[in-house]
Amino acid sequence: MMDRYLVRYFLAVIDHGNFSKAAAACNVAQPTLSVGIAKLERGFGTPLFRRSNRRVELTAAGARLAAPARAVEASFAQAENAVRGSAASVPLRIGVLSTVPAEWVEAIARRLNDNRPGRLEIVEGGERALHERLRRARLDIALTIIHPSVDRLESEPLFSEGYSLALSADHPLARRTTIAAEELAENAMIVRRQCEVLSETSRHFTERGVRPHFSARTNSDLRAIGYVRAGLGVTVMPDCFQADGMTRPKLEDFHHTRTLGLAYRSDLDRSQEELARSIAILSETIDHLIR
Amino acid sequence: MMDRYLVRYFLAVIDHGNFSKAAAACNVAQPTLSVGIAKLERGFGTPLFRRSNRRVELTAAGARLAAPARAVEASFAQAENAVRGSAASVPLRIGVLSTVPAEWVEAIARRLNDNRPGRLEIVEGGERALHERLRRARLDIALTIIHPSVDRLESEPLFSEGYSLALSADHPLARRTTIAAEELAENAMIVRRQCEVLSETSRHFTERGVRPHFSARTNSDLRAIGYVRAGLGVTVMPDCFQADGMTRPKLEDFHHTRTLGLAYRSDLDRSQEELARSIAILSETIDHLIR
DNA sequence: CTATACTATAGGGAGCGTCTATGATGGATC
DNA sequence: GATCCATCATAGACGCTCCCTATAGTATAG
Repeated sequence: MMDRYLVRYFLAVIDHGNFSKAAAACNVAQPTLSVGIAKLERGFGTPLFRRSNRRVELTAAGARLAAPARAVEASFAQAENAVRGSAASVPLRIGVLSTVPAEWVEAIARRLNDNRPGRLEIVEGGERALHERLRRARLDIALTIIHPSVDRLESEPLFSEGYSLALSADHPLARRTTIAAEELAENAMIVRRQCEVLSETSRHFTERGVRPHFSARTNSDLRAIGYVRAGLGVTVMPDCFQADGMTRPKLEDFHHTRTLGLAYRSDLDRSQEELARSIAILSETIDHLIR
Repeated sequence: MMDRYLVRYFLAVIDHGNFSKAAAACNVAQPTLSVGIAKLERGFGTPLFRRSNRRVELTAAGARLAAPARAVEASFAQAENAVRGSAASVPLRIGVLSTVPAEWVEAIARRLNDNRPGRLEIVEGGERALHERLRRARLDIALTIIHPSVDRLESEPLFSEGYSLALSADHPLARRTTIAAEELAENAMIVRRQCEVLSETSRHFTERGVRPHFSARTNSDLRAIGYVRAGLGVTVMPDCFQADGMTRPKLEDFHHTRTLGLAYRSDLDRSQEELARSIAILSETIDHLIR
């Protein structure tokens, strides 16, 4: 019946010159695309490509189909744009957990801007604030901590990580992989006030008889990192924070973890499809960042 | 993803003004179409139709989609025509069994001509001749007798029928539903030379001691019917022949049947899709004729 | 208030699009 | 000329989703 996906396969083969690359471009396996083209050819009763082992070239019938096939794809694109029309002015609102590295947020913003039409709004906030905004439909997607409890939101976990110490690179214990709380008794500490495990951290130290004094309290991870590198003190942060001049040894017996992922409403008035694409972009970006 | 079938559903709703008729036009059940439109609306994140119980009307977004959607369908049609281009000059060759009523052939020819682009060739012939032509790829489809044996051809049975007598409406036995061979001893008979069960018929009579004389021999069913109505004699024909001035009582204990259907090659160089459409048209036409 | 016409929802079944694994083919290389 | 590499085709299994029937919900008409 010459369905849309077949048109895409066909155009991909033309554009990439062979089946394998075309398949990759369509996000399908090579045999899938092979079958797809065969189906088109069966449908039309005539070959569309002349296959040689070196390259694939259009037959006469294929050449006649090429331009109209592009017209098909173009008309689809036009139709999809037409209906968005008004909706395009509604910005996509992304919430990002405050305790996500600034570079990550930057990368996310760049990728979304480049690969998606329409305006973008980024909101930072703590876990609870983001959750609340989502619940009230003030956000479309949030990159935040995902809990097993399903609290009425869709969610897609992306990765889990622990928390570890942040030490200046010239700290005496900087090269150690694991450090016990007791060894840090003499160190000043920097308080990241927005930290999700702040109370757990403080309990961890007090339970081991360590009562450090606090050299700084800040809401900004960037500043906290600055303080650490300046030798002002040590702190505990999610593993994903990395910077030159700073090492990240484990804090012994501190096993808290967080799972970051995307949370979103499924009952949105916004386009499901746009949402899905944005989610895909986000998740791909993060995948790329954590490796 | 806004697939092609969804575009068709959408346009059908616009054209028919309600979901139920649109579904019928698309050959799907109403819930199917309902879900399809819902899927489009979910995909776009906005309603396309305003439903009232009396009619459905386009929303603003739906109205924006309407024209581009038609463009999509048009571009598909154009693409499909483009690739046929050369193939369109090859006529579709239909074989029709000689013992199929002339009105049927006429109806078939008309339907195919109206609903299908390209030239048409109709060949009449006996069962064996048609089969031979099919085998040699001199025919695309044949409306003929289908046997359970699968002799390398695809086939689609359409209906089975028996054979019965054909009597002039003013024949003394015309109102009877069943007549025994013996009762026809004094009648003249018309020989339809092309009849598939000619030898079985003649044996049926001779075995019962009836040796009628033959008032006419013809290859034309139309003429045979004319002779019957003129009172020249009686004959045996497939049940499907019906005409004013002629009745069709059963011949007692004559239980032969034939199954008419479509036979075709599956390994054709011709377009599978065109073939499938032609077969669908044919089978629909016959369905309509036999009721 | 019943009857009618229409759309939405639920749940099961089947077709087909997709996958992985494997085969087949032909050009390049030593 | 044997081997390797790149390419497309085929086979069989899996799983998604399109489609169905049955049913509910809702508004208009008589």
